[in-house]
Amino acid sequence: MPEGHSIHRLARQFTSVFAGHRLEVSSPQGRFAAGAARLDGQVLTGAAAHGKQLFLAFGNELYLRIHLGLYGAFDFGGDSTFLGASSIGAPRKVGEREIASDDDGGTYAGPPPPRGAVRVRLVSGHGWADLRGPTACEVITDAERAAVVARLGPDPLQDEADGAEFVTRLRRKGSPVGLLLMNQEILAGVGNVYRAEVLFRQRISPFRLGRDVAEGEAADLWKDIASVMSDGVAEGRIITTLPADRDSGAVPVPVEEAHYVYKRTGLPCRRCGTPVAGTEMGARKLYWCPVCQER
DNA sequence: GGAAAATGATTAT
DNA sequence: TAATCCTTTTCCG
Repeated sequence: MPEGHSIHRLARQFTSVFAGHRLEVSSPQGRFAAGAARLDGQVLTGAAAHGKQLFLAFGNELYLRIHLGLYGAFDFGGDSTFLGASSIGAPRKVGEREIASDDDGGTYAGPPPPRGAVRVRLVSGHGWADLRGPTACEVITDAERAAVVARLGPDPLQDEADGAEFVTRLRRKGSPVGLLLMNQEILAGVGNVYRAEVLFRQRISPFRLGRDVAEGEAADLWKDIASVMSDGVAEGRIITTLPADRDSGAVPVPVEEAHYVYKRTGLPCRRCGTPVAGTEMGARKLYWCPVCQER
């Protein structure tokens, strides 16, 4: 997916282009027709992200809860007041950047005919948003929204100060850190790219047990996650390598230099040259350097 | 034109 | 651990 940084960008985008506007809500695909009818014609009052959960608030006190899952994505379009990216969600290639929106110079004449399986379409007087492939898309009450959030661990992009809570939750467990970072009850927002990259940056083996991570190490881990994910929010893509570890000083980071270990099985570690190892953990691909992350 | 893969998560066995 | 859900794009023949 789209890891937490993408969802926070979506919340920001929805707030800036739709908040305060009355929306037409529909489900061109049909699978969300009943839910769309409950929101159609309401004003969008706000948008917020917690981890990978996106909540759109409407004037009738209902929320649209969206989880993009592994390949959900939003497409946007509209007039010149409708700024921001034209697509946020599942990337198609490693290191892919969001697509910048086209400047169609005020020729906006409404949304295009839906293409593919559009679960939800939101339309204001200035622009539109299409959602495809989400794992969750449902209308819920505020109490239900609160219940969803209550089940999640702290979100480093929301409350960077909640590090102590993360440290406690992580060190309570006897399972491998590589698994724990993917567990949204330990912290919310990290996915498969950030888990591999952050463990490399902190030189922690993904196989080390949560309870064997020292308190200081866990605190540093949290800080690094918050830092690198904030960069992701600012950049619109995941970049985890330090400039010193990248070959060229060219301003746009080449895709192949954006990561330390993610999807680099067999390639030399950028720090020590040892071939990057790959296996499966938690039914997802795991990458690490067996030397830099010995324990 | 078909399979595989993808930055997830839940449920069942 | 395995099966299942959701959709698009890429790669291979």
